[in-house]
Amino acid sequence: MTSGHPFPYLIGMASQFVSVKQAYALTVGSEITLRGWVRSRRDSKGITFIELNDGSRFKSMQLVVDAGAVPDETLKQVTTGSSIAASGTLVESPAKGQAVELKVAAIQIYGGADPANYPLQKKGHTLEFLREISHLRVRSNTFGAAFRVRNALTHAIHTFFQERDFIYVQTPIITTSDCEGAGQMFGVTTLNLQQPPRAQDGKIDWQQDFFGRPAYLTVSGQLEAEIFALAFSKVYTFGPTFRAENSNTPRHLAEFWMIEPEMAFYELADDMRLAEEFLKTTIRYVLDHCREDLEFFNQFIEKSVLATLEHVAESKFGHITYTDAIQELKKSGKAWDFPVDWGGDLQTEHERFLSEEVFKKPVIVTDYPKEIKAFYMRVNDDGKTVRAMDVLVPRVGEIIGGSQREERHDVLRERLRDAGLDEKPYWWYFDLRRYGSVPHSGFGLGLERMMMYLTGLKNIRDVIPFPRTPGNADF
RNA sequence: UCCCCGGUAGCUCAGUCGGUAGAGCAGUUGGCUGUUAACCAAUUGGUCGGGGGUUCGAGUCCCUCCCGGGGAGCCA
Repeated sequence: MTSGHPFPYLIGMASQFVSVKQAYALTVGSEITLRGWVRSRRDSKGITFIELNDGSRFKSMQLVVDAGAVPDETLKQVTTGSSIAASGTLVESPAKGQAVELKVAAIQIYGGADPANYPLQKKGHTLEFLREISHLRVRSNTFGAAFRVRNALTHAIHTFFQERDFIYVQTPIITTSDCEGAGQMFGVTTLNLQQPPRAQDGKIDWQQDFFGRPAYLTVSGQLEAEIFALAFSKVYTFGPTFRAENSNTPRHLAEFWMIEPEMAFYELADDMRLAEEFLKTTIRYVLDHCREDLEFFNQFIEKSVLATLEHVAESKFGHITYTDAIQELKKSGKAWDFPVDWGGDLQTEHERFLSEEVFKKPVIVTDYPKEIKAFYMRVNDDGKTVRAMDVLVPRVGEIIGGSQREERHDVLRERLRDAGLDEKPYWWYFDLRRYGSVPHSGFGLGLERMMMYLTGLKNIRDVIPFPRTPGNADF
């Protein structure tokens, strides 16, 4: 007989393991035990207030300890940062700030935290300082909220694709194609770097390395995803990606997570439709499931977060071709830091102008000059542009990049040659065009970029648990 | 990698013309029957990022290295 109980799996052990989140949903009078970490403690004569947080939701539970309810010896050890279990009765709170609170009958200390040197104070800290203590920053409001949002977002992403019959494919992390062209790669080797084996010509003898040739960490799973798309029709990757570029910016990481759907039989218009639905659906999910966390970001990090997200979730995305976009930028009469000319790449200032001022909503730019896009993008009939699409959103700029892939064997070969790449390692990529080739499309989305968009946090190092950047791989 | 700004108490910062170091917060102690970043009072706390130089004297000026932030390039 489990119906009606808010947490059926807790029946019979309700006082054993109840999270703060669950406790708020229980009825007044429930006898429960909460476990977590003390955020703060306030004393008055005869009464002590403890904020207990276990990460289950943004809000902590206020514990109220009347004089004598708990031995002084125990209460003394309840300090900011300490871990405790508190048993008591859920009661209505007579004061503002919370509907219910826990009237404490007993406290057990798990682990103390010396207040003299516990780094996390009750007051605000800079994000830069917290970044240096990544092992503790997750106990703060900002990072608690950020990683609950990240969890919800990843769940929403999987759900979005699974509900649409996409197959999740784990593309390899180690690759031997050193020419994916998406950026500098990390080498992977078991050779002795002090004294690598040499061939007769004096160069390093890679035949003696683990894979018999140079190997690297992947910079994209797209090419392998295409293999699966041409068998399962609709697939997506969701995994780590590595770039060895020495870029020190608030928008770049050496290790980040990327989502790359790939769909057979999809043309560019279908790709665009999916990208729009993807963004709206996942944003909606986070809005519905992380309200408390988003409200915190809206209040303390970026005042426009909620309005922007609600707007994006409801609006019909705009659409403009690259060629028309260039016209639009030119006739704006604005003084651009970077010149606007057909054939050049759109800069961040251009992208933001299009989404924030021309369309005032997300806009998809399509059909870029082939010279500024990757070799695998399908060439249009005009011979000058390719079926690429970038989704630009207000405040952030590009959030998704995608394209219809070149499915014609000979055209692809020509493009590869023009790009100055060696055909050989792509033999299997060409085979896909030789045997049962079909039109197909896909796009890529950086998880952390989307996290920045959702939270308003301005440094990408604050939306990944343990950021890896040039010179930094702590924790 | 390049350009700009910064590094002073556990945290956030001030420090004048080069003259020997200061605040708020937290910590500690005491007070207060319901607090919400509690409040009130007292109080501890410093190799001024590292190294070198100029000077009678350097937190302050010069050189250099390290670290952090912002911008650029590259991109997701």
